[in-house]
Amino acid sequence: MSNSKLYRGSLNTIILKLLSQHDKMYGYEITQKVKALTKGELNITEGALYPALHKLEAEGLLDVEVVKVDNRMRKYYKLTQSGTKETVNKMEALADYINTMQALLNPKLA
Amino acid sequence: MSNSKLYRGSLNTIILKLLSQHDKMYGYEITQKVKALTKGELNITEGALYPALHKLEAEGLLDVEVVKVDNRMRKYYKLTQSGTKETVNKMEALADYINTMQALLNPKLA
DNA sequence: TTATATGCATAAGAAAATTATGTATATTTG
DNA sequence: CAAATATACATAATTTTCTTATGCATATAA
Repeated sequence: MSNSKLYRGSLNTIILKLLSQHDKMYGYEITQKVKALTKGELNITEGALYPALHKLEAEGLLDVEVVKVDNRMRKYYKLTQSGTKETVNKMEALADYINTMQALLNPKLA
Repeated sequence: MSNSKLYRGSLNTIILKLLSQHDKMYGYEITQKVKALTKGELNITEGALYPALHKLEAEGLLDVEVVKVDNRMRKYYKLTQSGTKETVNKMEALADYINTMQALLNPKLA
């Protein structure tokens, strides 16, 4: 994913937010989009991504639609209603995380 | 630690930065300082903290000094030279993380 | 005197990632 | 044309990091 361990725990947030911006995406597309947006800094590995997508689906946050394109399979994921709600929660949690880390590491500003 | 999974991977960064600000600290002190600075949002559990401290020591980033105060043991930790270097790296990694997450989640600003 | 606070430690288990494979088709390159 | 790369999914074994539970010991507050 990255040489920095800070990204551990961020994958679901990233997936959900991307899907809130793009209506539907498939796994490989997500890896490429993340790589492009982060200029190569973040590379989502398949071993992390696919289990995460399956779990989000099992939790009812994502819906799947299987499509065949150029004779190759694609599984398009999109947010469910509760997936949309959870995305809002995750974004709030991220804002809180950043604030908290700043309070912790720059106590002068507190 | 927190209800949010985003903190996974942040513990070493927090420990090192606190030690860069306080010269020396002992484990229990770290848990209380973090709780105070984050107004209760972040509670470092002992099961996470002590193994982390031991590992940082084994890696040569921390030195230990055992002291008895009021008949109770305290293990004071302080940064070694390479611990100080690693703290700089961790802080850069945190700044990168925040920038990258913002690029990822607010692509309009990119 | 009993609960809470201080102070350390470790073990069992869960969660989330890495690394390594595996399968299959399409396209680019030498 | 053959070989490498890109596209596209998946899972298993292992590692890392955390939670939860437990244990020991002393001091202080209720």
